[in-house]
Amino acid sequence: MPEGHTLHRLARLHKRQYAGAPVEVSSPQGRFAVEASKVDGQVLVGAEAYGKHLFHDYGPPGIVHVHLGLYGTFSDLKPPVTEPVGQVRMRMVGREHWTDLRGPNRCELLDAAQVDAIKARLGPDPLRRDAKPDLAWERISRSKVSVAVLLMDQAVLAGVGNVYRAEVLFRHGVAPMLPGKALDPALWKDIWADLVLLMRVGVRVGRIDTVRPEHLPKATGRAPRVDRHGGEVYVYRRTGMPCLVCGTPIAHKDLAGRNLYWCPTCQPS
DNA sequence: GATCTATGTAGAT
DNA sequence: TCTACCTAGATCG
Repeated sequence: MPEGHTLHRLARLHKRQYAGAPVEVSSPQGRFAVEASKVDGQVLVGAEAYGKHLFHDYGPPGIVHVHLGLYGTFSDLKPPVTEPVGQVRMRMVGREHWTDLRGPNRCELLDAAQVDAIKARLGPDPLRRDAKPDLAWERISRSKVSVAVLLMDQAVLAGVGNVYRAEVLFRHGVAPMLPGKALDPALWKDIWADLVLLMRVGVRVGRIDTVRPEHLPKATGRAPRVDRHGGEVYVYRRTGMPCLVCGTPIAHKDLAGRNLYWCPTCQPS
């Protein structure tokens, strides 16, 4: 369940639960076994997220880099530690907490230079204090590519995924297929500021909520929508359902292999 | 039990 | 633009 907010939330959680003490690291499944043995028993120095990438820093032995991909997950459990069930790529056991990582796209041990290289190819992350939104604008304002594709490009913006993309475009009335270069600079500033706001809420509550109070189904009388990703949203996975603002059926199409959702009335092209 | 789907990305074509 | 990959829960029959 991974957009940037999930990874930042995990970084915060892992720092709180494991940093400053030795961690038992293993790979019950075996695919990370050699690397796990190199950090097993080491003190976790820190954890941080950059976009959708998570880094566990063990000092000299190296940094564990995790990318969850589409369906990677970390559990969050307390002792007693139980036998692994299913495919557990990495298991971390601390004093008071333990976690199993399943289904990641990446789980590897890197050195500092390799971590820097990953960060260097990512655009600004709305959840990081050191983010420079102008770097994203430089790319967007010069591009013929649609804003919908640009927002998902991790080299342009880091951490935004399919849900935040659809929702932020809706909140600003932007047609998904608008070319980046046609986007108004002031509107871009608003979109960035909104991403910072929305994604911080996401880190805090652990789900993606984007609907303003006056548009919540409670207030409008429109049918509530419960999705397994758990958040309250305007358009994501609401194909054919009435727009929470104007009632128009939400549209859907496949764009570059990903599901795109928008309201044709609120986001006119 | 088989099939489908997903908040993602990299590499081949 | 396509395909492969990693996994589990939902849905289908």
